[in-house]
Amino acid sequence: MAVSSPTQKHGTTSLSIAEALRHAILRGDYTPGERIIQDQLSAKYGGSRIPVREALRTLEAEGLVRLVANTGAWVASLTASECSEVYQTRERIEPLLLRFNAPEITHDYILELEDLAKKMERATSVEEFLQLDRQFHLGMYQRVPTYLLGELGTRLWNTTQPYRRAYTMLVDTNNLGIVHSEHHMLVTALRDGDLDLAEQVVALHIRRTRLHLERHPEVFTIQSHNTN
Amino acid sequence: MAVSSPTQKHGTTSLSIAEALRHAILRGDYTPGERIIQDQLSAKYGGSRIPVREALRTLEAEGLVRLVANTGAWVASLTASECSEVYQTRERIEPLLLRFNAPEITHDYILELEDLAKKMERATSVEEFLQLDRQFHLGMYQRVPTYLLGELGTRLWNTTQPYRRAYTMLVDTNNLGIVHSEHHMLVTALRDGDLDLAEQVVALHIRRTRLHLERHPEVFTIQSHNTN
DNA sequence: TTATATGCGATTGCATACAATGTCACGAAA
DNA sequence: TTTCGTGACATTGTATGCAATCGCATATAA
Repeated sequence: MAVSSPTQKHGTTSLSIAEALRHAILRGDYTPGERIIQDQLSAKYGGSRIPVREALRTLEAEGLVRLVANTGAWVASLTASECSEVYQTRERIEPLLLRFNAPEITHDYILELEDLAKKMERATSVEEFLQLDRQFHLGMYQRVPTYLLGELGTRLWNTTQPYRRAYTMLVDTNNLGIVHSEHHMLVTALRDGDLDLAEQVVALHIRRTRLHLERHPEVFTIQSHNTN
Repeated sequence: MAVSSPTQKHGTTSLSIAEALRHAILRGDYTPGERIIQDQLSAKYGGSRIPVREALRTLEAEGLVRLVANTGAWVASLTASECSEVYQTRERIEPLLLRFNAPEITHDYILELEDLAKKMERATSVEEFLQLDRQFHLGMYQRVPTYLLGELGTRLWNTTQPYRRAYTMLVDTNNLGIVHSEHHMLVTALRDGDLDLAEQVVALHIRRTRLHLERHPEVFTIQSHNTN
């Protein structure tokens, strides 16, 4: 409902709803497993239920929402082993993504990466750390337009976002020494033009995080009551 | 439109449209780049345009359809370099997928694989070969349920289907000697329980096909007139 | 108490109708 | 002839309304 603002153009409603809901989920406004009611989204983001439904389909495809026919929609939630699978997929995909982008990771951009790595060390809040971490990694993967790899990388990153947040809160921003070391190792490898090493560092970075996560199953119980 | 058959149940229209259209595209009923009109799908598969639109969203997410707001939908088409990217992604993903499924690739199933490999050698038509090839590879990846890897593998396989078809017709079913050798090598590695070797054979199999495809850019010009 | 039916409210699925946008043919001007 | 408007038509986008389905509370029986 909510008489859509008159400047709203035809063909953008479902897109803007998808964008808003995606952002809200990644921001943590919804908890994994939370039920989504179409009418409520209509009311909150504007438009009728038709564009809401299309937005939900889009987000389902991105792995952020789960749809069940005749029943409803839920914010996606991962079990520990599902999350592990996503991380193992990242271990294989992100090195390739790095290789695709390597030609455009210029000296100037490496300086930006170094800057981000330093800012992360000084980050005072979990949210700030998460945002910088995302910018550091995903930014590196978007130097060059790709057909599906970039999108895939973003998807893998997005679906694990709630657990990365929970995990980061768990270990506390002070105990992220290894993470920072790995970031700097990656920057160094890139500066040296050693792509093979850079690929390995990325893979190890992901692998180590996965192994840590696997030791903290409590991260995956934060979900709301009715996960179904 | 098309007074839906009374046995049709609520909540299945968009699903069945998606299924039918996906099948039609993979079957080659549509050529890459062909325009899709919502009304025509309504008429052909039943239902109004609403479930058709939802089906199109689903197929877009699977990479089989391209949607442009306010403009329309087209059957996805790949450029040579986009196809190469998909194959490079497969090189990284399918070995992992094989590893996930390994525990359920039993001796009995290995016999099935061997049987499929032999049938492929005797295949008399391109369509028969394609179907067996798909069964051989994708079947192997669906022994175990996964969260996203299986779906991803299927997607990568589906989006390249038209070009695999064109390429197979190009080289002719007689000159597929190397392909058959690689299939048998894979079966042997699996029988020996040598997973590392099996992973390598899969990767090489995909890599070699990619290099062949890259030498035949004419395969990517089969698309319909208005690719835009 | 526990298990099983039953009905109502909440919610989703879809057809219809209309609004907005894009496309293309046609014609006028350069 | 070519270029640039201009209009009508084809097609897509979304709101509304109703039908189908589900889930839960209540009632009933064991």
